[in-house]
Amino acid sequence: MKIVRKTYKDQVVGHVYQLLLTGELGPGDQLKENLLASQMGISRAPIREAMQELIMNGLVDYRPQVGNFIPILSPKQIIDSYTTRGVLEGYAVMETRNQFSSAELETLENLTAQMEHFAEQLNHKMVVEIGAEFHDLLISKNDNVQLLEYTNRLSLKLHILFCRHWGTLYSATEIGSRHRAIVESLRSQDPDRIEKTVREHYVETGSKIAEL
Amino acid sequence: MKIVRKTYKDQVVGHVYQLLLTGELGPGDQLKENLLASQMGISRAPIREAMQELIMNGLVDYRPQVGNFIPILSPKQIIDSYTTRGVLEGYAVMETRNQFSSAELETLENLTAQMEHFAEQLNHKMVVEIGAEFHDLLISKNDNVQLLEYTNRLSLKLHILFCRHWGTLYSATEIGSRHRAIVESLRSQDPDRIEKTVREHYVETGSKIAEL
DNA sequence: CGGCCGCCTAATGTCGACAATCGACAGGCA
DNA sequence: TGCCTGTCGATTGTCGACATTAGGCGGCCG
Repeated sequence: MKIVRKTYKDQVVGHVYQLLLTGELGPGDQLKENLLASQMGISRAPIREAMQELIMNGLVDYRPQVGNFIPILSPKQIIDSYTTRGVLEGYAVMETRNQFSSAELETLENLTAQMEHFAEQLNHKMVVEIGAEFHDLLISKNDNVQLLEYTNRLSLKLHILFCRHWGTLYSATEIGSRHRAIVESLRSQDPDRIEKTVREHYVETGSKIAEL
Repeated sequence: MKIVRKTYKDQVVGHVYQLLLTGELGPGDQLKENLLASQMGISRAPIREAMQELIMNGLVDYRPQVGNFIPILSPKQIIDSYTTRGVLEGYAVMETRNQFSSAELETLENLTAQMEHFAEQLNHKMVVEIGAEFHDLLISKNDNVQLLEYTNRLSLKLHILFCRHWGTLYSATEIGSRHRAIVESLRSQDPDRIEKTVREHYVETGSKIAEL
């Protein structure tokens, strides 16, 4: 087991992230340092340092001398974030297109089937979980640390957006065809097609969320 | 005139950035909070918050309970950073390819000529400055806030890398042809060619710096 | 003589208090 | 009545001190 150092700051980041996922904190809400500090039983210093990280990840909106707020994202900002993720992941997958074994391609198809399965049961939590696994495997071949850094950070932001609307986005068959399209593009080994498919995958979701 | 609030944290970020640019701080050096605080005549709190921002921008390497250090980037990490910038900017330019007026294309060629000019005079500071102007104009048409956010952050990191080696990278004619290739691809209006050209532009520079 | 163990120092991590600033509200003036 | 202005409360920005920990140094033991 990997030992990870958990400084208060990291715990605060995790705590706020959970608040965002569960919906206890919604767009427009203010994060008051005193309140968070007393709730967690610590002082404001680690809170403020955690804020810096959340701000840089786009999870919190900072207004000098006023406070930290949960961002109210405009439709365009939502699409922008998804598009950027698509650009990054599309390149990452395209670059490593010939490193996927047929077993791994089958795993991807397996995960797709599982997503369809859970979607039919309206088990959205599992759909999201398997979906994350799918995309993790997709980019697992790439070792561009800078690109992965940005991709992972965007994941957090998009994950929150997605969870705010899960269940209302895609039907089971749509989920299936959307992900199968990616696997098929991978099988084709056509770099341009792969990159375009992954991009479109994200832009489409971004647009859907944006128009809600 | 735009009034900008300058909190201590922001000033610290700027200060450290300057130290990095001037080379007063080099790879491997430790940033001691006490030292910085006393040098700037402030307490450690704003210093630590500034560190968070620098860490997230990849300008500082954080080791828990040990300290903050200027990163020693491996050749691969350097290439990764440049590649990522190329992917982002390549997409940004490609997407806005039909929004450039012929006057603006001429401006780009003008800037290219100026770069050649200053490069011949070994005026590297101006080459970098005009180069920044060139790329600013290139991505100025794009309004994807998320993509611009990441692009700008990477700029800081790459700028430092570039300034550590200026003068040893390209000859005047190379600078000219490298940038002219971008303008020509823009003129062609071929999306794939534009994106590929900009990508290659960055990957090439990354590789050059990496092998020094 | 070499390796292991415990102390010590110097750095980071955290705290509670004070200062500065913004936004809201109430009061006064035209 | 409507707008401007001064005050007030709440929240962020900053500070100096204390707690904690990593890594180096010296001594002890085999």
